[in-house]
Amino acid sequence: MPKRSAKESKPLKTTKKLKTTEEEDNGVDSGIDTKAKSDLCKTTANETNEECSRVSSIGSKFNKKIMSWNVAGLRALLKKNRLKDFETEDADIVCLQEVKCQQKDIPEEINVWAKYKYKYYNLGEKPGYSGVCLFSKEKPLQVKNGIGLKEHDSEGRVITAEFPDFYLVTTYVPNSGRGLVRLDYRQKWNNDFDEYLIALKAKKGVILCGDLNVSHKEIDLENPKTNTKTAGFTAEEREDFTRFLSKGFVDSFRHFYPNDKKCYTYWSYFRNARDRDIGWRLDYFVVSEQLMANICDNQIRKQIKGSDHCPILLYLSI
Amino acid sequence: MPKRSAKESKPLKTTKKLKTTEEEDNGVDSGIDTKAKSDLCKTTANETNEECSRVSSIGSKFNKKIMSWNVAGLRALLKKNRLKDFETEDADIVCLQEVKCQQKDIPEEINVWAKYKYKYYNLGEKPGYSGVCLFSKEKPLQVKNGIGLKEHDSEGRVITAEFPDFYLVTTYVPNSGRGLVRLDYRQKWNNDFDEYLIALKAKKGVILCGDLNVSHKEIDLENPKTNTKTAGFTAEEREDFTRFLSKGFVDSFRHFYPNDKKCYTYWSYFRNARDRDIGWRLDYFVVSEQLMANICDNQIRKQIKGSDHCPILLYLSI
DNA sequence: CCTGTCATG
DNA sequence: CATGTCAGG
Repeated sequence: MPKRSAKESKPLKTTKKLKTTEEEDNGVDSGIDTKAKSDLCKTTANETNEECSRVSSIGSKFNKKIMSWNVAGLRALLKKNRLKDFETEDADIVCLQEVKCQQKDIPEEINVWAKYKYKYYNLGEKPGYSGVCLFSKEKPLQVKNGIGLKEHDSEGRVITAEFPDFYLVTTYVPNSGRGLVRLDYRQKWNNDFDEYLIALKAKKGVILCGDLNVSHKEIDLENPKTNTKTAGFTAEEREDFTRFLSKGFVDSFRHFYPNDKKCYTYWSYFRNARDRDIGWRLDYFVVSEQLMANICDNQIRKQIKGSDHCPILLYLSI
Repeated sequence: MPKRSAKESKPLKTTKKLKTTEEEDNGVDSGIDTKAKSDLCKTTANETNEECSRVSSIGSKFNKKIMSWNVAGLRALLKKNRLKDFETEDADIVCLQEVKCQQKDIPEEINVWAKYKYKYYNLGEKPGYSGVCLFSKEKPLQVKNGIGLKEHDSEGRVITAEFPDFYLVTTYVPNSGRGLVRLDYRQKWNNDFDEYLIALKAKKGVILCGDLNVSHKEIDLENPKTNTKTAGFTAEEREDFTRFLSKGFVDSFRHFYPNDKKCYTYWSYFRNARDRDIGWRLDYFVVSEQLMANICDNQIRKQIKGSDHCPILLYLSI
């Protein structure tokens, strides 16, 4: 399997001042020409009622499906009648980020949801902020919230579920904020979280999924030139991610689709960014190298609405 | 003209504990039997496209119309396309309470509204809280915000406009709050505001309009028995109002309709109170005695939606 | 823009 | 229940 390259195009120096709101970014038309259709995101299988037809590198068809979705408020999602999208996908494991509620606020439809017998939550302390959960048909061997560091474990950002053949870690990585007010903390998080994942990988294959709040390369967002000082595309965040991958992890989407453009998973609510497809790829399935042989595909469900992020899917043969 | 009686039925002592939310009150069915139709509120003239046909006590037809409406958020009202109601009524003067915005937030439709050339605002300091305004076709001789006491003049509650034949005072009286947390302040307000109005009346006839945040008698709300400890129907607020009227002011609505029931101007948003007509009369035109000979009618526009209060109208011959 | 929170009524 | 506010993204 191909090794990930740590080489990347450095962001251009720009004299533009630091942006304080997203409004300035997402409305700007990209200067990039529309490329050949064959290079565009082709991973929206369910739009055509097609399921994953790829096989893993060892030739086997998928037998397990994991879904990850930053829902930007679980209650709002359900009010918009979006539970049906989960039913359609019928993933074996569902990981949600930014559920933005406390245990008592989890909608009853979720509590009584029979498809996923095993439900786990890490909802954090601050009401209406962050929060992740993991739903599984199969019972995990073990489930743990956080990464074992008090400094990072109060905001409901990580759940680790151990399965027979892999660890599944779902996360909502701290946003560096407007004016990058939280970039320092984000880099501390990056260091500590990397260590946690590397230690895990020493024991068993690791699948990391969720909103990593970084677009890795210029190809991963619509307006790379104007966003080098915007949270999610700073040199610091990108380099941290490159360094992490170099420790033995694979951005599974780029592994399968190295040159596909406009494969976004997030669009700002501002200025109709989604309709115009002015987006970012912020959501990932990152897989430890030892497990890549078992991965069949990674798909992006651009057509599923209800949040400013769309769901992503991992197909495994395991 | 008839003198207002200061006699009133004292609220019954009850062992019920203090209510902390309105929810407990407005859903409870009233024990009062439905009375003969002739006793019900008949002042919704515009429902049948009827204008005021009454004449003043000196026999003249109206030639001036004043509207008062607690709009519970001016921006929200306009979003609901309610500007047309003002056009239909075509009052000479419009007084609004609880506009809940600052000058910069006043919708442009209001700023460019040609019907009312003269527009005055007292919007207070706290964003999104309280705030009153007064629109007039005719230019007032003089306009003043507040009552001249620092303690009471920071919340945007009073505008006084002097016209040739009367002072028009519009107000949003402080709510005593859940658990009556602000009843003490309310009583201080009542005292100081009364003094202000009495001094004004010594100079010229006075019309006071707006949300007085009190239902005077049992007839003025649906559930008098269960609301004696609720803001707006405490013995304190009712007695203060009785005392004020005894100083030479007339509740003009009750003057014309002494026995009409269900003449409400406010319905809680809770529990469909408005559909079930579980309401309160909180909005008034109070007129100084010397001016009552010029008053033709006072009508309540129960059918006009868009706020938890409805508009009220005063017809004058002056 | 859109989610949550909170205060106020 | 429905206005506003504010933080967060």
